[in-house]
Amino acid sequence: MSEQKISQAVISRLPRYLRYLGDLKDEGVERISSHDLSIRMHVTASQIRQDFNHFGGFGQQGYGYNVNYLYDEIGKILGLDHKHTMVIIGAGNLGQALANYMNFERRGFIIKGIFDRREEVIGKPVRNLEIQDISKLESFIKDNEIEIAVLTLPKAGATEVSKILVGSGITAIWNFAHVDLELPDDVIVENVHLSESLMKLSYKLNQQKNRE
Amino acid sequence: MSEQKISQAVISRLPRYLRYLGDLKDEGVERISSHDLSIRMHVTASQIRQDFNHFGGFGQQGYGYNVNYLYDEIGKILGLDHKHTMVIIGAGNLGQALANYMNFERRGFIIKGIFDRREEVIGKPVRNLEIQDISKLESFIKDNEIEIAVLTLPKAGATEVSKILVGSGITAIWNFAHVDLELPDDVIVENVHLSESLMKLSYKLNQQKNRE
DNA sequence: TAGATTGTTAATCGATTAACAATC
DNA sequence: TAGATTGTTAATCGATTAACAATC
Repeated sequence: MSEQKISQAVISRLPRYLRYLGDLKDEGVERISSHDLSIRMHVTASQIRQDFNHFGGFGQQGYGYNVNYLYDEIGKILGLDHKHTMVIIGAGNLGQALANYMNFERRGFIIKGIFDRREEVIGKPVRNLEIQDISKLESFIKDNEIEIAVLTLPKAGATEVSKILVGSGITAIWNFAHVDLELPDDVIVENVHLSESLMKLSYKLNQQKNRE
Repeated sequence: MSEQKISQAVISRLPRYLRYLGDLKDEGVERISSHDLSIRMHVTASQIRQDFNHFGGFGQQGYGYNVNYLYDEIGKILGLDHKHTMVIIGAGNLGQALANYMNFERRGFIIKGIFDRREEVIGKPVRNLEIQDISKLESFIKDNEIEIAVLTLPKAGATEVSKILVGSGITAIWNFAHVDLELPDDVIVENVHLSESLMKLSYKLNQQKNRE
């Protein structure tokens, strides 16, 4: 379906399209033109059509796009038509917050285990799971065919654990630790650096102050 | 200092530069050339020099960049030389996780209050604070000169609260709710859409599967 | 002074926008 | 058929990379 390399910029926009299409579905809207969608989303209609055409035409001339169909197709592109297995590594506040976040489950991201190295939290219940000792991580990943590891632990720990993960054949890492992991090319990484996001906010704050 | 409009792409890279410079400081490195930094960071030396030159030259021909000086300057650009006051709105798992995250405090982002609408959590302690009733939010922001509101509550609540925030003269919103807030131009927003990040991960996962 | 490396201009590349023919 | 709107090509814009003169 997707032959040529699709740019990061396009991919980054897909989840947002999906969200707006979900809203349209909820409103009972059956069809939408790129023009009307562009007004809602504050982007150009041209960009919308270009983006969708990277994956083959989803629309119909003179009609526009069928909301349900387009929603499903974008979902498929994003791999949301499959279930994905995850483990959370680092059962601190953030790890537990993610474990308890229901919406991931609803999208097919199933949390199969939660791990920590700190003895005092091992055995503690989190949602329907029990925090496990990190020493069991490697075999757990293999036995349960875990695809995604979520790293919610401090910098140093993250680097260390990432080596174990690679050894146990993990496919992807969702990294919340404030470090760039050095991994083999076939391991997928997606970083969420919260402090970088906050610094961007701070930059804009500073800009505004200087303007005054 | 920064006259012309600086592109979003450049700004997004600044926190990462800061991080690497911090690491260099910790290693006791005094000076670094754009070339050596480019190798560490896996970017081009050209880009590094271009980026820094948006803010005026920080380097010296034949020498490179002084690590400490550059670190401080980028910190200033990002507004990290000032303290910033924050409130967290939504005392769920994520809100509490952020409240407990010490590193923000260390960077000068001070959490002054945490709010929720749910009666059963009001009064509960979080770190050194007590969860307050959201009805007190507006006066609290005004009385304590709060700059940043962190939104860690569900979609619907976020939209509603954002109106209160605008009314109370908030400067910036760090939005974790999965919705695009419609705000006046002078209110700064920085979004963290975790589910979009996870979908990007999922996309890459899907790509790899299709390749096999 | 010679060598190194920046600051900056010019060239290239890629992404966005505009335009319009194709077609429902 | 006429009108609407896509799919797609072409034009523009902006960001990245390369090159090199300036200078420490």
